Amino acid sequence: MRQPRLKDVAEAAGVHVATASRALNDRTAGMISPETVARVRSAALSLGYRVNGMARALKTRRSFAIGMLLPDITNPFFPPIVRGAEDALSAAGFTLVLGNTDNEEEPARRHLTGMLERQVDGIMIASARRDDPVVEQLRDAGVSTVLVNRITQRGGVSSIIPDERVGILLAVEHLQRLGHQRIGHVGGPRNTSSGAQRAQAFADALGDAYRPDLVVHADRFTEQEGHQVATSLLDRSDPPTAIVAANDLLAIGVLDALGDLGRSCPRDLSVVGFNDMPLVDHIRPPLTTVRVPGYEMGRRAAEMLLAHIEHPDRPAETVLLATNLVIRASTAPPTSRNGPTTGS
Amino acid sequence: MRQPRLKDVAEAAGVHVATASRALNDRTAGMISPETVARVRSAALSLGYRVNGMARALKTRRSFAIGMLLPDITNPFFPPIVRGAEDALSAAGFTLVLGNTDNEEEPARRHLTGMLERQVDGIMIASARRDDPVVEQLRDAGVSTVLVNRITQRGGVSSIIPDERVGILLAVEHLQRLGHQRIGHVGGPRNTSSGAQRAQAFADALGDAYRPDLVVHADRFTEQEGHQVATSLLDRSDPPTAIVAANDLLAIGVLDALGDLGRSCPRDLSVVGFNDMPLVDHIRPPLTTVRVPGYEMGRRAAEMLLAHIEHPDRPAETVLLATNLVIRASTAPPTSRNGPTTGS
DNA sequence: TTGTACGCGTTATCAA
DNA sequence: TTGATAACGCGTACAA
Repeated sequence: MRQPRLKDVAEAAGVHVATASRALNDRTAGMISPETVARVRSAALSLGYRVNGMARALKTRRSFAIGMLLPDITNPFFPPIVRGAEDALSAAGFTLVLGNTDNEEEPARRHLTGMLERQVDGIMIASARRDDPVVEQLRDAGVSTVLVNRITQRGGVSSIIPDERVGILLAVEHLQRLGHQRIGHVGGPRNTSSGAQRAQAFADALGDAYRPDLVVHADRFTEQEGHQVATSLLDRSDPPTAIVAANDLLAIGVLDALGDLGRSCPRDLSVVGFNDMPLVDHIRPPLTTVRVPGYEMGRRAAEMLLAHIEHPDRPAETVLLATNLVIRASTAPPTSRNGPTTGS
Repeated sequence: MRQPRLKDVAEAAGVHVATASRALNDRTAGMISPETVARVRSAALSLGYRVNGMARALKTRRSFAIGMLLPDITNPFFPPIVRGAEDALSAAGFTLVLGNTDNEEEPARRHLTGMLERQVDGIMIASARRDDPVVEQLRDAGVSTVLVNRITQRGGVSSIIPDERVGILLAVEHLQRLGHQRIGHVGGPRNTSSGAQRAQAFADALGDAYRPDLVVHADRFTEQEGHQVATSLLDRSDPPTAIVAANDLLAIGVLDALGDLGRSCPRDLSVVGFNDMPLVDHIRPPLTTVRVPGYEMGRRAAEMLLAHIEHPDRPAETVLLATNLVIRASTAPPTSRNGPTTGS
C-alpha cells in the first residue's frame, strides 16, 4: 500500500482530518485536547505517516526551500559558504537547492526558473555580475533575495560581501613595507564586483605609485586564466616584484606562470592572494592572502534571507564582513635580482 | 497582483484551463490546434506565467527534485562529485537538494526526513556507513536510491564506487618498486566502506610483508585526525619509510605530523594519498595519490538514479570506477637514514 | 480538438 | 475543542 496520508491517520485515530492536521502541527496542537493530540500522534507514528510537503506548500504558499546560485561549487572558495548557509537553513527547517552557473546567464536563468517554479521561498546569489538583469528581475518580482560575495551596481537587494577595500589595502601595505615598489595586479573579471572593486581598491591603495601597465585582468577566476594573464605580466623586461591577485585561484595561476618561466616565489616575485580558501596554507609556497570568512558569510547570508522572508517590508541592507591579512611564505622583501635598483 | 496562474492564462487566451494546460506542456500540445497553442503560449509569456511546481507535483506525484546526502561539502573531494551530479540532473530537468551529515546519524535522518517530506524523486547518498540503518530504511521504503563513493555491507541498493582494491595495489607496488619495505597505513574510519576496504586491500597487497603494527585508523577523514594518528606511527623507534593514507586529507595530516617531528617528505618518509582531490598537485610536496574521477562518479550516479526512477523494477547494480596512480613528488626511494638497513 | 468535472493532500475558515 | 467544507493550482479521465 502507498504512503499513508492525513486521512488515514485521522481514521486510525478516530477523528476528523482537520483535527488530525491540528494535532500534528505544534503551532495548532494547543487547540486540541491533550488526549486527542496523543492519540493522533501515536497513530501517525505507527502508520509511518509523513506530511506531503507539496500539498502543504500548495496550501500555505511556503515551501521551506531556498535556492542558491553560485558560479561553481568546484571552486574551493564556495564550499565553506554553502556549508554555512546550509547549516543556518537546516537549523531553521529549510532545505537548500543548489545551482552552478559558470558565471553565464543562460544556466543562471535556467536554474532560477526551475527554482522559482518549485516555489522556493527565497534565493541566495553568489554569482551576481555587476550588471545582472537576473537580479533586477528577481527584485522587481518581489522574490526575497540576498547577494553573497558579489553585488550588482544598482542596489535594492540585500547583500553581504567581504570588505575588499581594506583587504586590498592591507595586502598593498604589507608589500610596500617589505620594500616593494613595482607592484602589479592580476585582476578578476571586470564584470563582477569582486573583479572591479578589488582593482579599484588596488589603484587607490597605491595612489601615485599606481602603474596601469602592471595591471592585467583575467576573464574568469580560475587558475588557468591566472596562469595565462600573469605570463604576459611576468614576461616583460621590467616585471613587477610583487603581485596582488584578485583571488587565490588567480594567485595560484601566477605561481604556475612563474614556475614556467623558471623563476620562484618569493625569491623572484612576491604574491598575495584573496579569500584564504582551504589548502592555500599547504601549497608551495604557503600563500599570503586576504582572509575572507566564507562560512560566516554563508551563514549570515542565510540568516539575512530568512529575516527578509519573515519581514519582507524591511529595507534592503548590505553587510560588510571584515577581512584581514594572513602572512605566510609567498611574500618577502624584493631581492637585488628583481629590486627597483637593478634596471638592467 | 499576485503570480498569474493557469486560469489567468486561459482567460487571457480565451480558452478553458484544461486547454491551456495541454497547450503549455510539450507532451500534450499535440492534441491542440497549432493556433490555440500559439495563442496560449503567447498569453503565458506576456503574463509572465510560471507553473506552480507544487501543484503539478501534487497532481503528478513527481517533484523533479533529487536529494543528496554527503558528509561535508567542505571536504575538497566532494565538490566535483556534487558538480557532476548537478550537471546530469539539471540536464534532465531535475533540481538538486543538498544536505551535510558530518557522518552522523542524527543529521542524516533529519535531512532525509525533510527531503522525503518534500517528495524528492530519489536520493543519492555519499555518506553511507558500512552498517547504515538509514540506507536500509530507504531501500525498504522503496525510495529510489544510489550510493556514491561508499557502500553498505548489505546490498540491495545501486551504488558507484572507485576501484579501491586496484588503487591501493598500485600505490603499494609503486612504493615497493622504489625499495620500501616498511610500509604503513593510515586508514580511515572502519565504519565506512572506504576506510575498511582500503585497509583490507592494503593488507592483501602487502601479503607477507604486512605489518599490523604499522597500521593506524583515523576516526574521521580529516587532516586533523590524520595528523594525530600519524604522529603515533611516526613517533616510534622504527617508523615506516612509507605510508599509504586512506585519503588525501589524511595524507596531508601525515605531512603535518612529519613536519612537527622536524622531518621531511619524501626524504624521511614517502606518502601516498587517495582521491587526487583538487590542489593536491600544488601542495608541498606535490602529492602522489590514487586518482578517483569524482566528477564522473557524481555524473554517473545521477544518471543511474534517474534510470532507476524510470525503471524502478530493474535490479540494483554496483559500478566500479577505474582508478590509477598519479605519481608526483611525495614518494621517493628510502634513504639510508630511514632505509631497512639502518636498524639503529 | 476542446470542455467538464474531479482529485492530488493539506490547511484555513466558519460553524457547532 | 472538534467537525464540515472550501480552497490551493494543476493534470487528466471522460464526454462532447
